[in-house]
Amino acid sequence: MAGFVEVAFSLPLERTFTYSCDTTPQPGCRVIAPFGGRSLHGVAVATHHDAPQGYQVKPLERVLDEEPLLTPQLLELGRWMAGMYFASWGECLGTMIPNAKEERRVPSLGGGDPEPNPVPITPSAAQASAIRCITEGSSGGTAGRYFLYGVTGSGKTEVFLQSAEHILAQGRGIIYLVPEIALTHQVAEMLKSRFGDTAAILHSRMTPSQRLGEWRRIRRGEARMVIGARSAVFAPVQHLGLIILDEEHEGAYKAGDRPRYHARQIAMKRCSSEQATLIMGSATPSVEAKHLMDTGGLQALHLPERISGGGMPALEIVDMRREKESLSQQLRTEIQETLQSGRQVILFLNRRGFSHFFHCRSCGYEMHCPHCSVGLTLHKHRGRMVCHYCGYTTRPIDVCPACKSLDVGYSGFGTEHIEDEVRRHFPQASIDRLDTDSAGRKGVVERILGDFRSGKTDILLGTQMVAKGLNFPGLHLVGIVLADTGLHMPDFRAAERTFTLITQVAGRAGRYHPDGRVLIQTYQPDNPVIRQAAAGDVEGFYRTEIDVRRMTGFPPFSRMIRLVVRGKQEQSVRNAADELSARLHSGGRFPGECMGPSECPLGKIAGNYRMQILLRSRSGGDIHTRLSQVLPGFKLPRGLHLEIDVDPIQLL
DNA sequence: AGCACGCCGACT
DNA sequence: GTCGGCGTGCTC
Repeated sequence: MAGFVEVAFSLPLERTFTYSCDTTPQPGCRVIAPFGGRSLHGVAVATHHDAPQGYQVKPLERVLDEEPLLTPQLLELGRWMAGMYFASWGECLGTMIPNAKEERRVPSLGGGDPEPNPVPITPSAAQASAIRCITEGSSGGTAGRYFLYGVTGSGKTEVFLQSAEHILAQGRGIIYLVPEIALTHQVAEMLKSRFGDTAAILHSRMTPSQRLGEWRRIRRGEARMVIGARSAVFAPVQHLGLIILDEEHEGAYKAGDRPRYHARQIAMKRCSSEQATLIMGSATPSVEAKHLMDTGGLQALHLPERISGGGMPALEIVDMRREKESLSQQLRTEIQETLQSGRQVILFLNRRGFSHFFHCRSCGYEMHCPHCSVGLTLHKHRGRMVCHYCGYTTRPIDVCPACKSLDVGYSGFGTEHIEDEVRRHFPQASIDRLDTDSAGRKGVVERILGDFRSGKTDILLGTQMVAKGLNFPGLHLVGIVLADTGLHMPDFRAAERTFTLITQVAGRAGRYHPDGRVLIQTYQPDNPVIRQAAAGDVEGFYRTEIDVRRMTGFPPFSRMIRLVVRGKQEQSVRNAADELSARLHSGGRFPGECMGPSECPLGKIAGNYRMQILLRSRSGGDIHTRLSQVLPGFKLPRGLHLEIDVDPIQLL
């Protein structure tokens, strides 16, 4: 039993380290080992009978699992991921595992049982054909990749459920991914009422020990269904048969810190190596997914109409160029009418705070965060100017610090400003606001959404958070306060995001009421993206956007890698970025394009200067290879950091 | 990534 | 004379 074990640590080190042990843990177990004078958590990745040569091994401190937490397939997935995203094996394994010290029971989902609904709804013709396609495809040896492409309310969920049922009947497991933590519980309730079986839940707001508890249940086969956010794609499901990726277009599937993996890419890899079926779904697929459908890499399953009857709500563009307030005359009138008919309003705005920029009308001075290159936002309720990137706050000012003029003001408007304006116009209405400011403590989001669903709230206003996959029976009117917001972002996905946002928000209205209304306020009423979104011309949008991407050579017609050098000292950041660029160019002509180094669109965040290099090529393989040749010999001076983002979704 | 060891400036 | 800056090197 005594022997040697190879351990991978969650450190940016390519190597593994070998330890001696009395009882050799199986690969996939977590261990604690002495490492350079401290003791670290790591993962056993291999075992050996003989002592390694050339150095003195140390004994393992502790083995944390009796049974391996990670399956051999997950260990292998971690290795693939390391190569794919330029991280170490150990870092990737560390990202998968919930790092808990002790196990605790997960609090059971509170409340009374949802009404049991074991009887499958009789599917529509389109649903039936989609289900047939998926289940027939997955009964043979070849598991497919499908995209359920249909508007909100077209019945994607029922197709997911019946496909899941088919997989469960084969004795295989399921992972159901959702972009938002808030959605996990909804889906869990639904699965429970349908299958009786309890699903495991995984997301980042659970404590590590709760997550570990769920991992163990999954690993032991006690839970065969897993519902979770991004990282649940790593759940140690036995005999994985199906991964469902709902709301495929959501940016939340991309991890923000290293390794910067994309759950969709991991899901594709996992499904192909474990012979599982992949079903993605959205009313607004990412341009990449749409292109894959068009070119046959992904089987599109169309769900064209709404189950409950009723078309999409009427979308109308409101030209803001002649309006004096941030709520147009038309929007105010329609809010009034909606309230009088006893129905509800959502006002959607993509910006927190009271107003955007402070600026001086005499000299044009703008107030910026001293640590970041972004304007400060006034949060009136807190009485502070706030930086949305680093959280820096300062006292609002009434005199221009540059020219001492008193003619200063705040332009642009945020959720707080809208809230004030709404309260002024509709003093009798009950109004709630939902954004990351008001949703500080946990449970607040659920309370606010619950109040709206039950009709306690008349008008709900907020940011992205109100637009996500939530269905409200009493909702009649949706106002998009300013649709142009993302359009000027220095990012090739700006049009896609704007389109998706409008279409998704629109889908919320009139889900239960065919006469639902959506007003799109904009300063660019003739912008083609906004017009296509307003017209519900989804196919038209993809056609033009895919053409644009083809002409400009952006994804899906290329792959990109974004490199960011970050540090406190501007000059050393610049030097390091130049050095990296020089090394990328050495060793033969650069394959594809190497753009920069240039200052990032947000050149400074939290006191860190940021320079970026963008790599781009048709296939992606060549730039990936070149980068992996250059990186081992490239050492950054202390205090500098290199972020590597493979297939970036944001270029800020 | 940490945390050692190691060699040059302003302080009890 | 020491405390402490952060450069380079290693961790089984």
